[in-house]
Amino acid sequence: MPDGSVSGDARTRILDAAEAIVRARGVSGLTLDAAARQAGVSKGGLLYHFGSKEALITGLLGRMAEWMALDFESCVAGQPEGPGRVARAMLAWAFELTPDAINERCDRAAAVFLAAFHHDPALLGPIRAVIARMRKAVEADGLPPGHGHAIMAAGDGLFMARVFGLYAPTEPERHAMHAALSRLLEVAS
Amino acid sequence: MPDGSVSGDARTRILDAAEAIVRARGVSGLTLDAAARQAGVSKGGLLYHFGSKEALITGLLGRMAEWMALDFESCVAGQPEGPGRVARAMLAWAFELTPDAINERCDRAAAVFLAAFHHDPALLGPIRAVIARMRKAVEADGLPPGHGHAIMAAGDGLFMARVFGLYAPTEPERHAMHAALSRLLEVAS
DNA sequence: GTAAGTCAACCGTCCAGCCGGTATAGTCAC
DNA sequence: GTGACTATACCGGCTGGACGGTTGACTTAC
Repeated sequence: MPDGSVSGDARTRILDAAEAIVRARGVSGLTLDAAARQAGVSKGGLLYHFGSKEALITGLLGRMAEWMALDFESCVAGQPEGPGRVARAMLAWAFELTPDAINERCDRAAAVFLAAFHHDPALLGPIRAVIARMRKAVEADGLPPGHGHAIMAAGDGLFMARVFGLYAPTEPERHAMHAALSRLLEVAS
Repeated sequence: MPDGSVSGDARTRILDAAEAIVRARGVSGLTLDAAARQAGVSKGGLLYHFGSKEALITGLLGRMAEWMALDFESCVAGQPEGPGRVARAMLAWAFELTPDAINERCDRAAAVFLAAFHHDPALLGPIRAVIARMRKAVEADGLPPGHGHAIMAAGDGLFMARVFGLYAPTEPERHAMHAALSRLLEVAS
């Protein structure tokens, strides 16, 4: 009877553990030992599922990229059709969820992101692909050029501020930013 | 007659070397040995000037924060007075320099930034202080609330995209983003 | 019995920090 | 002005610990 305290199959548990460690102790805290221990597995057990640290991080990143793509797609689907649909989806993604939901998403993404970038920037490939698709979508959005990209960049900026703890806008401030950026949705150039 | 090949006092040379290493080989390439060698100093010599790796990174960050504050201040000074002056300075900072100048600044900042964050997020304090001052300035800018913050966030987003190599807007795209964000400067709400 | 999954001990490498040294320059006593 | 002493700047070998990865044995489940 293996384990007992923890749930799910070992693979998922290991990925979750790795993510949690990065969130709690930073990228440098992510060692195979630590991840194994937190997942309730020995180091050998971990290496059975992920043959190297790089494989572990690749696993983390693949899962993340998939989530991101789905999350964003469902955000677009939730917007009425018409010009600026994708841009509106981005605003909704960045501003219309509860603060807790946004922070949770940001922090998970940040952990995976930073771990991958630190180990080898090339590992970010899957995320880059997802982002490239978003940019394509926002370009074909029916808004004047640059408007969608500007909205997207503002969302990215908030993400970065959260990742590095640079600043944390208050709720009223976020609301005002949302309103300001919404002006860019008006088709009148 | 010590040294010969390299210029400047040892302290500055070491800081420059550390920065160059992070840019060339990433945060994990920054070791005391490597920094010392690149600066044309022995490890012992480096440790004479910076008593620990943390002290070295703190030095890097202090220098960076100072530059940033001065750079931004001079950008504000270059804008005509009136509402939106600080926001206009931010746009100028992010869009009106030559691409090479912007990339150079971004890459230097990114190197210091990532090194500090990786070693200990708390080290970012000085940068956070500079950014907090910018946010205060943009709030007292005479623009409707949120507009300045939105412009600032968009600039931050472009910075992040560059840091992590997520995407690289073409010059026409940047120009269009600039135009779009400039709409937020119009006082008519 | 055999294959999948797990374990613990071990190895080689790398790195931060330490420490005992060297060399040059300045200062003071006499 | 010369010898004793001190401060500043720098050197490079060493070490102890951490980390990624390997090995081989054990334990179920089928």
